[in-house]
Amino acid sequence: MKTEGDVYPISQLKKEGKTPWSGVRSFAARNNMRDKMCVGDLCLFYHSSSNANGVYGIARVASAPYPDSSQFDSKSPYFDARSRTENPMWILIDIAFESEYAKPVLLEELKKDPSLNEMVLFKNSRLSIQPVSEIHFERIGLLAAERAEVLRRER
DNA sequence: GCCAACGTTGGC
DNA sequence: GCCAACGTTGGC
Repeated sequence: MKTEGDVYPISQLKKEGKTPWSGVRSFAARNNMRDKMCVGDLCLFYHSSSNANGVYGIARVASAPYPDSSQFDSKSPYFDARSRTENPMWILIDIAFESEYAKPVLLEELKKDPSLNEMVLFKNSRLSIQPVSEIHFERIGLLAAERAEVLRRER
């Protein structure tokens, strides 16, 4: 899952512990949330549009999908006049903080790793909720652990 | 701040 | 159902 690094960084998720992931207004991203994310699933937490884009840690799916109330709030930027309460167009899930990497795995490093070049991140960088294969998930965890180890030795 | 890529909308 | 126009995202 992606978030703008200066709008909702992982530090904020850590502070809040859990948050409703509201405001997703892309059909493909919504479908991924609705159909692919199950309670307990782990998610890579990616900062985009910042000066250090990359994976910052791990979040956990903390609820089943339910309607995103902001679609009915005419004062919200996420308001959608097409949506009906009896048939909501947009849903969300709750996201819980799981862990923060000691050092983020930056986009440039993800791009350098040949074993990751099939990631949706590179094929469809705009998709805000995208599937990650178990192999890629494990690989990024390993890169994060390596970076943490380097950091530890430096101290 | 620019621009490429891409999702969405709306006219036909 | 197609496709041009448009808006938004995201990397640089």
